[in-house]
Amino acid sequence: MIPLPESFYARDTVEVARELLGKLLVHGHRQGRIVEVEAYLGSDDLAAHASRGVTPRTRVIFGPPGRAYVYLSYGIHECLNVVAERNGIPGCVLIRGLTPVAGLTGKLNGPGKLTKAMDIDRRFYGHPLWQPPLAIYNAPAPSEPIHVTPRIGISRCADWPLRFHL
DNA sequence: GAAACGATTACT
DNA sequence: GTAATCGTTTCA
Repeated sequence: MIPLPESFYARDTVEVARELLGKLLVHGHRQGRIVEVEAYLGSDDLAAHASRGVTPRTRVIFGPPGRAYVYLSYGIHECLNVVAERNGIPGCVLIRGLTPVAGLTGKLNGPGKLTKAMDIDRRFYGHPLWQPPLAIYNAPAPSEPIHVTPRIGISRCADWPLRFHL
């Protein structure tokens, strides 16, 4: 099993989001299968943090792909994103749901729960995702059909079909 | 320097 | 339906 290379992420954000479904998210001995993601684009996507330009928080979204973008939501929850598109182009994929593979228990539905169960926090801001202890590994394409629905929990551009799950 | 807001979750 | 809670962003 090999980690996904930087080139995997250097593509269209929506394409990366679809391809991430079924892949393996690993932190130490904890492993989970990615079953739910959302795509966030750049300047045209008013729901994306990157839409208002580069800030200290969002600068990694504009940087090289395959990096982790971890941010604090509502002052309470950490959320894990993966940067897509090549260097200089904004775009990221929010990991919303996992199914346990090893070292995890119960359902991991919701980005806040997910990061808490995986023990992921802002230490990993900008971390390359092909490098242990936090990495995403390749896996066979999912046999389940991919469902496409509007994104959840946002107010602007809430009807864009950028949420993908199995 | 001060004020408002949010890619959420859990509880009433 | 709404409170909890705080870093980031926006405005003066």
